Amino acid sequence: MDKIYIKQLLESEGDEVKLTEKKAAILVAAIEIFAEKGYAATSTSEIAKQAGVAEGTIFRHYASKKELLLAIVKPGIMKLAIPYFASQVVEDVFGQGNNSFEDILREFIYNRIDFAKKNVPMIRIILQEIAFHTEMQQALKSTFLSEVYPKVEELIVDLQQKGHIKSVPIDTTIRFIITTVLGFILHQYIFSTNATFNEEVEVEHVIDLIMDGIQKS
Amino acid sequence: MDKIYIKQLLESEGDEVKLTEKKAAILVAAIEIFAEKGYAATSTSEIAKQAGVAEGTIFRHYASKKELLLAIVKPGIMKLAIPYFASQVVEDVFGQGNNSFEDILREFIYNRIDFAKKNVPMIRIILQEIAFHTEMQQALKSTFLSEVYPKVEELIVDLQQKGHIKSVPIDTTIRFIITTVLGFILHQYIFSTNATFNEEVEVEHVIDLIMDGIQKS
Amino acid sequence: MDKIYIKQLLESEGDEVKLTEKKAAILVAAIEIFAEKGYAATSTSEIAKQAGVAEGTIFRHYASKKELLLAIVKPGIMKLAIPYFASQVVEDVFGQGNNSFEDILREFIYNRIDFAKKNVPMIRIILQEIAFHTEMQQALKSTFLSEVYPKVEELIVDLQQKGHIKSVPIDTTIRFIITTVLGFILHQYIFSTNATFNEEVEVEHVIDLIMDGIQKS
Amino acid sequence: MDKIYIKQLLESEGDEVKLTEKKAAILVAAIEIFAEKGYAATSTSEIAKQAGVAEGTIFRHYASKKELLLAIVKPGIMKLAIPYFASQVVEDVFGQGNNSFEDILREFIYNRIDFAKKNVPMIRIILQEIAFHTEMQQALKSTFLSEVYPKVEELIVDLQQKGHIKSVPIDTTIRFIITTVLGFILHQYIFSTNATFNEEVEVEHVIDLIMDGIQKS
DNA sequence: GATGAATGAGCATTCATTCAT
DNA sequence: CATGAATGAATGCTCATTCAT
Repeated sequence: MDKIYIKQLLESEGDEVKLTEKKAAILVAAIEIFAEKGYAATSTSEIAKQAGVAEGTIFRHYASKKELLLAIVKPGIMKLAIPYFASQVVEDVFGQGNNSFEDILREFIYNRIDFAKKNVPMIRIILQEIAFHTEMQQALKSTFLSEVYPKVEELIVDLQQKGHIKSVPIDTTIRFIITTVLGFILHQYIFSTNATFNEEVEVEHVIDLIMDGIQKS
Repeated sequence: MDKIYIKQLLESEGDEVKLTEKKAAILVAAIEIFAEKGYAATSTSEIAKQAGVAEGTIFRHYASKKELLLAIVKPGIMKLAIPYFASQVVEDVFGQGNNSFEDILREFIYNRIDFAKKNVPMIRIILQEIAFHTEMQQALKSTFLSEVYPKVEELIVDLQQKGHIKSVPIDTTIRFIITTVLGFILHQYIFSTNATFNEEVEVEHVIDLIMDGIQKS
Repeated sequence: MDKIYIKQLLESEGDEVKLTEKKAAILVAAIEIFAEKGYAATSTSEIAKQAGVAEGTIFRHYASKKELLLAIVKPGIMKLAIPYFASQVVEDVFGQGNNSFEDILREFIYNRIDFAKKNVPMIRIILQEIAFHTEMQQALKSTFLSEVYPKVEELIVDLQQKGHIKSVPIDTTIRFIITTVLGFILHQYIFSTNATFNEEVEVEHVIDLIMDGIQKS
Repeated sequence: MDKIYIKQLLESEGDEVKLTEKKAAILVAAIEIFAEKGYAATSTSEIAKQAGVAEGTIFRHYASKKELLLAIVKPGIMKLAIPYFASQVVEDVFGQGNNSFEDILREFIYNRIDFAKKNVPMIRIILQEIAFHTEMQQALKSTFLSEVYPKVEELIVDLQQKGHIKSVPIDTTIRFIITTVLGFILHQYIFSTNATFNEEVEVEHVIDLIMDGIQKS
């Protein structure tokens, strides 16, 4: 099961990938252990053992332990920062009132829930390691600033001009939406273990809280 | 400056502390380096050098590297989870309408901002390490559940019964408030470096978004 | 250019050689890198890369890294120990007074200078590795003792009997001549890099010092 | 026995040394194995085992394997390049004819023989490693050029002006003397293993060859 | 209490060599 | 013939921890 998503990750690198069996095994093992113990506390021998390969094999495929981390994390950062639909759907909805913004928000939330469910360990790794690796920070920042922010900004400015939402500064609005959605998803899908909850109902609550928060009263 | 807060931290351990000079130096050094490089990537020799003590001295005061981490982080977790006012102020406000809830919220936010400003490195350490250390998770969870949650729950139930705020599930409401405040604080005080911003205005925006989000329309 | 001398080397192995292109490339690369970094500090992967072949290919042609060294060094040792002319010219000169010994010496020196100029890296390898490899030491020793020493001994004994040179022990005389010539050549052609010097004049000085040293006064 | 000379070496560092027992053991072991197998082919674990210490202990005393090599070799280079008497005796002999030059030469040879006998392994290491380590080359070069060359040059110029020795270029004369002495010593004391020979007689032959080589006929 | 030398297990990485293709 | 993925032992070095002083 994991292998499927691994392959997806790699496919996104060049859109057509032949994953060596061993390379995939290393990647799968590394993702699992990095997520569980953290990058610095994981030894390459542990990864090798779990992947069922010799330790030297890791370094045939990845020049260093750090490069292995980046191979996992870089495509993940892009997929994390760029909601799949962001580049496609948003344009369609312009000019259709705040009702359709709620629909965008709903689609966004479900899209991110879907992504989170499929990439729990990788998201954990990103959250845990991004503080220590400048490359990761820059990748996230630049991806977000070039791919995501401009479109969301455009949308929000449009909604504000039409008087549908409050004239709170754009960054504040965006941060409000993102932290609310992120808080929900991280809490519900990444960190919690138990959680028998009604997903649909909870999502509607989140949407409601956000929409009422930003709407003009 | 750092030293002052270090001493505060330790004082909170037993409310009367004699900090050996060396012990304090170790603590200060450890906090700084743990925050910067992460627990696993920090060596005790590095801490010793920065603290200006011999490596053996660390182990005279703390049985292991991990215990040093916990000595830093445990009092921090309590101070993080229990807003200073939680145990004191909340009671006063009961029965006074949603207007005063806004005041509680405001006080809560400023209190946490103040705490964040004074404890940036320690908060960083907690955020980065809590994923890997069960003790920390349990400490946070039990502190929150015993000290914070019941009081906040009581307050929110009260507000809901009076019809001031939506009948969204309590946990959802709490998570909404916390993630919004936390998102603001982490973004503004813990992670960002630049940030010339008008604190007062931004706080009012956050309050506004939250209040409108949870209020009955 | 290097390749030419490589081929010469190999030809001397069996006097008729078909050098595979790849085999020659490996040899050329190995000579260069061994000379520069030393045998032990050179990796087969480095040789393979520089030779433009796969790492496995090296081991198809040479059973081990050490055998590759010996393949380079053994023919070199013979060519180093046996001055080309030694087997041919010496006889011609017997019985003709010390004047002609000076000519033999001159020819010997120019012959070795020529050899040195063409085989700088290989000579370096021999000098650096002979201390560690018994096979090399024995090859040098037995080649010298069987091919060179007897003829030189014969010549010197003859000169001594004729009263042309001092009755210093033969080994001492030989060592004196060899170290003086070797010292000149190593210093001038193998180790030094700059060296704008008048070769002809310097050679005559060396000859002069040797001749006066050994001649009866 | 070895330990004595080790201590001498270190004493020369600061003229008063407290050699830790372990540090000396590491040094002794490293000298022996480096001399036997070469620096690159010697592992730190081997040194540790032979020295009877833990491998980590090596790195407590020497930051790296290379620094251990240099700790051995640097004082050795100075002692090798600067004959003890060079700085003291030479002046005394000026102006006393070529007879006394023979005495200087004799003293020089015995002094170097003495040094060679006591430092066989270290001299081996220097000879074997100097080709690969720029630091060593520079140390030898600068020591020789600043401490030895000027004095010898002065002496030879003086002898030439008095008409005692040939007007061969100074560098050629120096190289001739050094290679002859070095060839003798390396052959007799550093490389050969057997060698029952009459030292005194052999030395006089060497002196004779050199003196006759350089003297005006 | 404080030191810092000593430890030895463990680390990331390299290496010569093998072998299926 | 040639390849290059795979190996696993070995390497130089670091680490948390101990302990005699």
